[in-house]
Amino acid sequence: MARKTGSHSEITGPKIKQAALELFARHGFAAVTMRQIAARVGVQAGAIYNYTPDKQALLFDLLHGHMADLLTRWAEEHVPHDPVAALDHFVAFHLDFHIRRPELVFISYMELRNLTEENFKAIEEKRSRYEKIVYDMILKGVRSGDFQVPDAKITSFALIAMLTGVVDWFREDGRLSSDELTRQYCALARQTLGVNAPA
Amino acid sequence: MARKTGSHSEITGPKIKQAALELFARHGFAAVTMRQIAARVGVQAGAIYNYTPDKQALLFDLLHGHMADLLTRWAEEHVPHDPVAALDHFVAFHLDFHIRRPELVFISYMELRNLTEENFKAIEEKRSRYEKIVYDMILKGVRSGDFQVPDAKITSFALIAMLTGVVDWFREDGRLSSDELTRQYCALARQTLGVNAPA
DNA sequence: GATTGATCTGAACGCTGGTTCAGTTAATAT
DNA sequence: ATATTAACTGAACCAGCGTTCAGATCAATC
Repeated sequence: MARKTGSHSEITGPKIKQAALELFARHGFAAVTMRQIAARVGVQAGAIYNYTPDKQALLFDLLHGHMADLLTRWAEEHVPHDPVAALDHFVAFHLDFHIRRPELVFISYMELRNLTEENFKAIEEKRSRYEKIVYDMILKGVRSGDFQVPDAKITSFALIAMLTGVVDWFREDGRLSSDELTRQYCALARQTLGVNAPA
Repeated sequence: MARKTGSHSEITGPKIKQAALELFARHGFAAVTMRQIAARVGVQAGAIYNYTPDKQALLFDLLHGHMADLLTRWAEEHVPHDPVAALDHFVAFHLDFHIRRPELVFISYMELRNLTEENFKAIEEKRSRYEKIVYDMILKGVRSGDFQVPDAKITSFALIAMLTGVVDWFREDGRLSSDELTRQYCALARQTLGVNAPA
């Protein structure tokens, strides 16, 4: 038996990516086999190689697409000039973006070490760009006197860790709506950055 | 050739654990082979099975020992009654403990999914105990009016994520001493928990 | 209705994985 | 000296890995 009916190339490609994403997130890149991915798509392992040169590329495409997506979307945002409003805007954006893609966030952190050195650098470069955005935002608020932090660099790491850590526990159907979540974290982020802190 | 000279059982055991820890942290549990671990110890793969029933147990012992150590050490701490002082104490403890064990912290987060269900539950139980400690600490400060947070549960997660995230970038030989790090994060944690925040 | 080309199967390739185990070695006990 | 035993080797087992590829199948084209 070969393929059942119809031309599937425009279906199978995305299905493979999706299956790889889910399996990588659940079991880890190294623990997932091409046959598992194929089985989930309903295809033989060999067929995957019509869509990707190898397993490594499958991982890289997911991570690279994720980071590219993140940067593109942020670039499309209209960020307020006021530092505090900009912070709120960033918190809302970051939470919304990450909450919608828990698996991608997960493997973007976990599977970096399974990348080729070359591929790793490409991801790292994009990650640094994003971190710099946060750092600059904080620096601006510090200079304007709106924020009060012990150290802008450390605070940028702390803020990102705090926000991204949400995907570890947040569930869309939990006790908290994503709107409430955003509100809570905006307040928390303001406190962390020392908005309205005593001079 | 068999073993070279002397009795090595009390040396080889710990060496295997250490080698496994380093390799798991660097390459991930699934990507590390028993032969790699053995090579690092200077022994053949088969010899490892004198010290562990299988690869899974090697991982579990590392994670379980880590969590047990964490809880034991905290139990030995003398925590001040004042909520703000207790927070400082906790921040210092948590940072110190985690900074000294970056590999264990790393694999404790990354390799949970490579545990048997049974083994996973054992770790999860200990993790919850630790999270509850933090939650209770925050709750106490909120009730006394020393802390001001949007939500105690969320804040406990945020605080832990913020602190534990430090191991991702902190290096003993970096621009920051661990003392300074602690000071900075005590200040940051106070802000996050709304110490001295306007009512 | 024959041809073509994209899509997929099924089987194979060479290799490596965790694990086992009979046998070897050297320290210890007799 | 001899026997015993803990510690380890070296080779093997077999299941499973990523990857390849000749051939089968079907949609689209002429």
